[in-house]
Amino acid sequence: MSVSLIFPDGSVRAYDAGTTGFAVAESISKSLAKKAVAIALDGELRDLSDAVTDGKIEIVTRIDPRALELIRHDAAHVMAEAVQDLWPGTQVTIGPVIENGFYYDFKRVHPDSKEDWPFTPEDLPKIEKKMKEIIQKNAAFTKEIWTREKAKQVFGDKGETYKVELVDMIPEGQDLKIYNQGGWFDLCRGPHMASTGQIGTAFKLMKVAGAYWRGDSTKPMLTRIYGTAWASQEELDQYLHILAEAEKRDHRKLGREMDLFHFQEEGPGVVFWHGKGWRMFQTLTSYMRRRLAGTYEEVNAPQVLDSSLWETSGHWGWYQDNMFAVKSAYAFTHPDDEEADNRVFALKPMNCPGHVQIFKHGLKSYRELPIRLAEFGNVHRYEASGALHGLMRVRGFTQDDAHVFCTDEQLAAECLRINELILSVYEDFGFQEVVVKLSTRPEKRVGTDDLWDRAESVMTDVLKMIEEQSEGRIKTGILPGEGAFYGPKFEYTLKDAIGREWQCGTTQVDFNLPERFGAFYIDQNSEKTQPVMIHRAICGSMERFLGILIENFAGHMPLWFAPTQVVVATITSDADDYGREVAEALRDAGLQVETDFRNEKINYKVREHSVTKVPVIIVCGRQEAENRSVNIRRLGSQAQTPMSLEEAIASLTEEATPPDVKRKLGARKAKLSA
RNA sequence: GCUGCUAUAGCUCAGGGGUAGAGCACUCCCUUGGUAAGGGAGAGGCCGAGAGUUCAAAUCUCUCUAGCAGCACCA
Repeated sequence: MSVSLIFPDGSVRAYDAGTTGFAVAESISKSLAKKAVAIALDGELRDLSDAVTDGKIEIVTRIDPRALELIRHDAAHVMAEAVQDLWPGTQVTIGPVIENGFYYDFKRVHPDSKEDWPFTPEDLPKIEKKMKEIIQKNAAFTKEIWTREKAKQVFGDKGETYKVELVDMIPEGQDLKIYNQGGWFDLCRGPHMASTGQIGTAFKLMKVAGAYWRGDSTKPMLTRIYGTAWASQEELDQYLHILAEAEKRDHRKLGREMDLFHFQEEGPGVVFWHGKGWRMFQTLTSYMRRRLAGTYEEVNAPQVLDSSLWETSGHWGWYQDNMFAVKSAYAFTHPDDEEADNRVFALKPMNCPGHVQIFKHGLKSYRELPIRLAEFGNVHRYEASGALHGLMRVRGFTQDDAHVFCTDEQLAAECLRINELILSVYEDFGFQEVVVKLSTRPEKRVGTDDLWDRAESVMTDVLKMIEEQSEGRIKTGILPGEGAFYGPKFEYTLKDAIGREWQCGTTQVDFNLPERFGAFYIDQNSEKTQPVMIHRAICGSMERFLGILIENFAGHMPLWFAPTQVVVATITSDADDYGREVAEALRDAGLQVETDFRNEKINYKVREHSVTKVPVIIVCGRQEAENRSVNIRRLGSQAQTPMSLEEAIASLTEEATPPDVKRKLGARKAKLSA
């Protein structure tokens, strides 16, 4: 019996059955065998000690990008060994590879008190040191296959109850692999490199955090230690540098520096928008309004409604934990006064019930459909305190919400129309990489299977069309079982300037609300018919979208979006009159302009306005005043560009024109010249 | 909500059982200076809230609140 292997260069060689990957590498060259950390059989990573099988083989060395996963995984094992070496009795649980690194979850119990003893950041250097010792020893990774009984016995005897639980979770028929590294062993799917020394030294333990056993909040809390690991020190350094960069563009920090908004203790999760921040908010709202004009009808539904309405909508039942309820203050302070108005009202957590009320008001004909109601709806949700995060996760926020009431037949066209709008909006903000995912029926749901079948089939078709229309630019996917209980949905995820992904837009079909509220229209046959209701949001939350924009641009907003577009700064007071004239002219042209005539040096002024991220500083001195010019300095550049005042006005107003307006102007021009 | 950490001036932070500190920002004065911090003076804090220990608490202990990281949840 022999095994036939195809090498990357196309050559084919035969080996005896049972030959290991390492032996194959050795047969090519001693030095390759020395560098090898794993093999890939038909693209799948395997241990060097595994016997090869027919197919394509690649010898994976440490510099292969695929080796990174192994380096990280091996590092996780070494970390677990280090921890158990330092604190015997600590239980190890799971330790997978994640983006940029790895983690391992531990259960440490204090030897004296027998109580939970979570790790602290001070423990990390000790663990790192021990890891380096283990790596230095360069023990080989060896693999054994155990029976379930043996594994449970051995881990049980060691007091590793979590590992025993893991053994039980491995499906029957799947090999139970134990990897040993110089005496320390762990249950693991593998593969691993040949020895611990191949991990190298480009790793760092980053932080500790609590994490639930198996991600379940009803299960015990473990301590998770996060680490990062790379093939080389340079890559590690670069990664740490990127982390520092991300910290610099944190919207909470920039919000303070740019004087956009603040939070304070009395209002957890609600935003105090300052002048400049609110200007940005308004710019976004105005932009969205222009995009809706002609298609949607903007409405406004009440903030506070009797709980009975929320009972009808179902929110009072399934969403209660996330809702704020209010009573009159008198009813609160006089609980014994029977005369008091004790009605309970809820702050709306969603806009849909309000829009259904508006739809229901007055008989609707099929001729009127689709009816598209939009609202910049201010909603409140009682979010878990630990979930709050700057503008990204708040308790009071504004959704750019809309609900489309249409017929079954109109559903696909409406979804496509919404898709077009969403993608176009994202593109205007420079987000090119968008992923659209279809979430299908969850286990707990309302509506008949027939209804779901129809909706999912329509949406699957739409998803295909979205992908085709984008010519490959938009990636799509399906999340089985992730749909809302009331209907399937599309989720739009965009990628920002430093590669982070954000879920913003959503299109959701709703079988539930029209039914619950008894919404209907009169069809061609004069019959009452239930409309299909579509929820959709583009930004999702205006607050969050602004947070994303701030981080995406690192505070350096495009001119059309900057709250203060230009600062006119004078060098000496001689130029103040001319500076005033320049500022006035720019304001007349529609720009947001501030002036800085303070008795300060130009260096100081430039620094201050650079720190607050003003995109354009116009410097006026005696020279400019004399020849009626301006000197422009752009944020992020040291260059000085002199030009005439008229030129400056023309170029800045052009640049400050929002992209959608520019598009329309361009289209009109093209039409006129045609 | 859970685990861990944190809370001192508008901001960034030092200090620490015995009357509260720095830099920047702020106010005033001097300076009119050509592209990222000119000089001087002044003002500003019940050291997150409440309770306890103590002759004495910003400092030690507990409770609460808020924030940070992660988990869970999610726009």
